[in-house]
Amino acid sequence: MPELPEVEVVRRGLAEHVTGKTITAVRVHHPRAVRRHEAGPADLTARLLDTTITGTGRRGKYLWLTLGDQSALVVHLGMSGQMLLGEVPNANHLRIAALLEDGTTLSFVDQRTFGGWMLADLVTVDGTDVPAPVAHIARDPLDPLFDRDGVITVLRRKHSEIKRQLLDQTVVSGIGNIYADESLWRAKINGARLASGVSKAKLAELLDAAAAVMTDALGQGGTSFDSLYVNVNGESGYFDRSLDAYGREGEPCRRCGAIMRRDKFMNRSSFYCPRCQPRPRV
DNA sequence: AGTTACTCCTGCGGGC
DNA sequence: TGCCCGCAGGAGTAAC
Repeated sequence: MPELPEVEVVRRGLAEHVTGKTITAVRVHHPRAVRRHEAGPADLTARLLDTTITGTGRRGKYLWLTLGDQSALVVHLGMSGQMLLGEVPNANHLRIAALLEDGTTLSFVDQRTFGGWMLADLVTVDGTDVPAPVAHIARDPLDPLFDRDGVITVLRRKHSEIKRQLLDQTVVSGIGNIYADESLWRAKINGARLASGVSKAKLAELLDAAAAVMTDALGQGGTSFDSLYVNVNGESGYFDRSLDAYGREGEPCRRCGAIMRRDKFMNRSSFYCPRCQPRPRV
C-alpha cells in the first residue's frame, strides 16, 4: 500500500529518469485510470503529446510531473499503482503507457484501478504551487513547511477518533493505515481515543513519531524498491521487518512483551499493544 | 458545519 | 474441486 515513503521513492526515481524528457506518444489502455481527468482520455493523450517534463512534485500520497506551462500530470497510485520505466512484468494490469523521446516507456500499472492520471493547472496555496486537485490536501510531516503546532490545534478541536484524523488527508497527509498504526504504537496512543482528548504534548509526540517512522521507511527505500520498480504487493518488502505494530497480531509487543491485538476499526484493521496503548473507556 | 458511511476494484486465501 | 465470502484499503461523495 503506497503511503508517503513509497510515493516519495517513486517520485525520486521519476525525477532522476524522466526530467527534461519529452513525451512522444501516450496510450490509455483502461479508461478508469483517467476517470478523474474530466475532459476524458482523448484530451489527456492529446495534451500530453509533445510536452516536456520539467520536474516533479509530491504532497502526501499525490505525486506529479510538472510540464512547464503551469500545468502538471497528477498521479495517484491508489492501492496498487506503479510507475514503471522499461519492461512491464505484468502487462494485463497495464493501464497507461507513455513513450518518451529517448525510446523508454513510462507505464502506469495498477491491479485494483484505484489510482490514475489527470492533467491539471498549478495553483498557489499558502505560498506553494500545487496542482488544483491537490489544493485541499494538507502538508505532510516531511514537508519543510509542515506546521506541527497548527495541526495540533486542529486535532484538539476534533470530536473524532485520533486514528481517523491521522488518516484524514485534509488534516495531515501522507499517512495510511500502516504508518498510522506505527505512529500510534511509537507514541503509545490507542487510535480509538478521541483526538480532542489527547494532550498537546502527546499529539506532538504522535506527529513527531509519524515523521520519524516515515523517514525510517524512506531510508529503507519504502516497502520494496528496485530502481523504478516498486512492488506494492510484495510480501518481502524491506521495511516490513521494521514494522512494530502493523500485521503483528498475536506476537509480543517489542516494547513490553504483551500480546499484540487487532481490532476492526473504520472497516479496516488496527494493530496495537493492549498494555502500551490501552483502549479508552467507553 | 462537522463527522461518518458507502463505494469503487481485483486477487487471494479460508471455509464449506 | 469449486464456489462464496471476507479482506486488503485511498479518497471522493453521499448522507447523517
